[in-house]
Amino acid sequence: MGKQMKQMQSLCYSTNLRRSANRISEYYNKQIKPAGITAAQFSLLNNLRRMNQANVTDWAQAVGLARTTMIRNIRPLESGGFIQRAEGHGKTYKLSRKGENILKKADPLWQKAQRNIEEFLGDDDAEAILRISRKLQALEI
Amino acid sequence: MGKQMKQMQSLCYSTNLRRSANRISEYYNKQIKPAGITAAQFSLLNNLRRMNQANVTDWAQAVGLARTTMIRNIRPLESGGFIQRAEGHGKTYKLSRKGENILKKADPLWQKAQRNIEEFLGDDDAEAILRISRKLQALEI
DNA sequence: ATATGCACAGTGTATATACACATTATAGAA
DNA sequence: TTCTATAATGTGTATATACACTGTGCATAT
Repeated sequence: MGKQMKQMQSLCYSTNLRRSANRISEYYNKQIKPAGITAAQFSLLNNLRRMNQANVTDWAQAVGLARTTMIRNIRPLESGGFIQRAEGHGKTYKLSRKGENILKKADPLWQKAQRNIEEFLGDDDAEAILRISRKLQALEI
Repeated sequence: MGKQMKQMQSLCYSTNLRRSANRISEYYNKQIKPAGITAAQFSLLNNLRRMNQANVTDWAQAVGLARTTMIRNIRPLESGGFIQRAEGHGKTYKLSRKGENILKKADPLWQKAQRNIEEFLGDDDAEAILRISRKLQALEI
């Protein structure tokens, strides 16, 4: 999706953030697609890499998703062979070799997308995204 | 979802916008729920109201969604009785009486959510959301 | 030893989103 | 009037997201 503005401007912060997320997800997805994963999956795998290994609850916690959402997100990652069960107490996951390789392949594509967006939005608005996101994660619901 | 920050901070603009959209959607959904619709549906119905009537293609265009997404979004709106087919050439929709009433009921709840978010984020960041969204809708994909 | 509670995992259901592909309607040309 | 090109609509499939509910296993209190 995404081109000609016959679009109505909304004042709703929720609507505008959803639209923004849709557009930018589309963009990152197209950039990262050659590596063989989606932008969201890239993010999940990156988090798992930083944690070395994790159970569903902690992983969901770390990426800011509902645990039950994480369970669904794990399925294509596992069936795609990007993650595997880790030995130890409880049910924990870790990156597979394939997962590590695909991260390596996706990383420069992500970097490029980041730079492009920074240039497109300008430093102030790019920073604003991170700041607003940080605030909203602390919003009491 | 949404509370305790055991969350990893990401630098990815896509990830951060998705997270932001998730959190704020949750918030608006909870606020608007007593009216009987979701925040996204409130936005769609509001757009349809402003257009008086529209076919799927134009409606999708106006709200910045893929046409095929709009088709799926229309289903619960139609089965819920919030919209109905409008007479005329082509397949067009308009608000039903029930749809108008539910908009009236949801509007003050939405207003309140808006004010709360404005206060929570501050004017600068609230404005930044609208500005960034406007920019991103024009992003060439 | 059993009961009870808590932490963790999973399913059913529903909305939201888009792409690739298929179908239908409609207007204009021959 | 029939053919055809274009616009409009719809489906299959897949990911992404969350809530309400269910199961399960372990630790502790009685």
